[in-house]
Formats: sequence, C-alpha cells, structure tokens
Amino acid sequence: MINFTIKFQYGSPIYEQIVYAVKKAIATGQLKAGDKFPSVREMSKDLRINPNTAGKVVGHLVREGMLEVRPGIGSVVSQLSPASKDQRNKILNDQVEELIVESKRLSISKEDVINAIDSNWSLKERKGK
Amino acid sequence: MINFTIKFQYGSPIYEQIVYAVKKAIATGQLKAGDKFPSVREMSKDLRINPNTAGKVVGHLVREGMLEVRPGIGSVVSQLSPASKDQRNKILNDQVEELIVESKRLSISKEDVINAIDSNWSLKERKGK
DNA sequence: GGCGGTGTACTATGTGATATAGTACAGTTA
DNA sequence: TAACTGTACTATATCACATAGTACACCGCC
Repeated sequence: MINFTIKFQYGSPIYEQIVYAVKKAIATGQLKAGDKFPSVREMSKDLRINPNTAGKVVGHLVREGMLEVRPGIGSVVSQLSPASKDQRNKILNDQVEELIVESKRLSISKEDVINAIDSNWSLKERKGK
Repeated sequence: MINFTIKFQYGSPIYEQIVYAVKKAIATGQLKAGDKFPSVREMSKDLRINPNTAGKVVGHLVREGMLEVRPGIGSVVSQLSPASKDQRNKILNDQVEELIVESKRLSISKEDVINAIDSNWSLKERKGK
C-alpha cells in the first residue's frame, strides 16, 4: 500500500516527482524511520508506472540515504542523518541564494520570505492549491 | 561585451545556467534597467555557444519580463516588475516548501535557514568556492 | 540606398535522459 | 517450494538539448 501522496505534473520527470514526494512525506512525518517502503512492483502497479521507473526511485532514495534495502525483503525508511558540510552548504548557500534571487526579481521583501519560512516550517497541508 | 559572469557546470542545460546568471546579475545590481544586453551573435561568440542557444536565452528572458527587444536594435534590461499573485505563490509556497523539505531532511534548524537568508540577502560575493 | 547590426524562424543532425515493455537472477520469507 | 524482494539486463520510442547553417524583416548610420 502506498502511504504518501502524489499528483503528477508536466515539466519534470516522474521519478523525480516521486522522489520529492517521499522526501516531503518524511519531512512531514507521514513516513517515519523504520516504515516499510512500497516494493518496486507494488509501486509500479499502484502508480501505473513502469517497474524500471519505480526501481529508479528506489535507487535514488537509497543513494541519498533515505532508504535502506534488505535484500530479498524490501526497503525501509532509514533514520534521518545529519547533513555533511557539503550538503549543508548546498542548501544554505546555493538553494537560499536561488530563493533570494527569485524574490528580488519579483520585488518580494525579505520579511515576506522569512515570514513564509517561519509559518510554513511545520509543513501543514495548505488549503486550496 | 558580456557584463555578467558565468561558470558552466554539469547537470543543467547551458541556456538555463545563463538565464539564472542574468537573473542574479540583475538582483545584485550588476545589470540595471536600461542596460544594453549582449546580442545573440556576440553572446554566442564570447561564451562559445551556438547562436540558437543564445537566442533561447533571450527568448526566455523576454518571456519572463526581464528583457525588452527593440526590433532591429537589440535588447535592453527592463524595469523590475512587481510579482503577480501566481508568481508570488510559486515562490512563497513551492520554492520555500522545497527549501524546508531539504532542510528538514538534513536536520538543519529553522534558525539556521532564516539566518542564512538574512545574512545573504544583499547577495555579496562569497569568498572561496 | 546600402551596409551592418539586431532578434527570430526555419531545417537538419547528433546525443543523452526519460519512460516504456519484457526477461532474468540472486536473495529471503513463509 | 512458492512467492516475494531489489537489481540488471536488452530493446524501443520520444523528447530536450546543443550544434550547424541559412534566411528574413527590422532599424541606425553613412
């Protein structure tokens, strides 16, 4: 059974959207460390995607340290690991910079951006959308 | 003459990297409204890319409202326009959400993220890297 | 009027990522 | 043994990206 939500969009590859959905599910607590992750075949059937695409998702998540594979058994959500220096820099410099550039481009104030982060930190469901 | 800086990387398309570099140059004030933007042929020669790729850059920037084309003359950096509701939401919801998800995944605290935004808002050059 | 510059629109080619279908294998549980 | 797991293949089709080259309408300058 699939225990996270997906809504496919155009513009980015399917496997990438699923990977992000899983990251988000973990960040929100929908998926917790130790939870069983859907099998490749189950995922491909439920989401109606190719088994290879589903396998690609698992591969990515394993490589990023969010999933552990028990050979013959399946995969399990792994413990959150603290960021390495590189990962930390990538977020706190590059990704933050991108947010700032986009905000400035559209004349959004620093306060509005910080407020958005502060009030969305818990990642509760937004209504509408 | 090219008046912004680029350093090509793997992983994302050339035209996208240039578009972002221009956005950043505008955000930092390196490029100001009214400044003449390099021509397609000049850009393709200086950056050693195909004229079509350079044309793609101009097309994107025009579509996003950062460049104005004077037919027969060239293109010019246009005035910053305030964000539409959709653009504002895309940043303040989607892009902020992505930053939060990535941060939580790597156990980076909300305070660290907000501090990074606060102290990088001026977009001064970082040393090293 | 003509030259040289501008953005833009074509055709065409090659490469790589993405998604699909199908098959196969080693490992583990029941 | 039977049924499940992730993984690794071959093969095909499509699309984005980057390249090369040509062409056109437009404008400023001499």
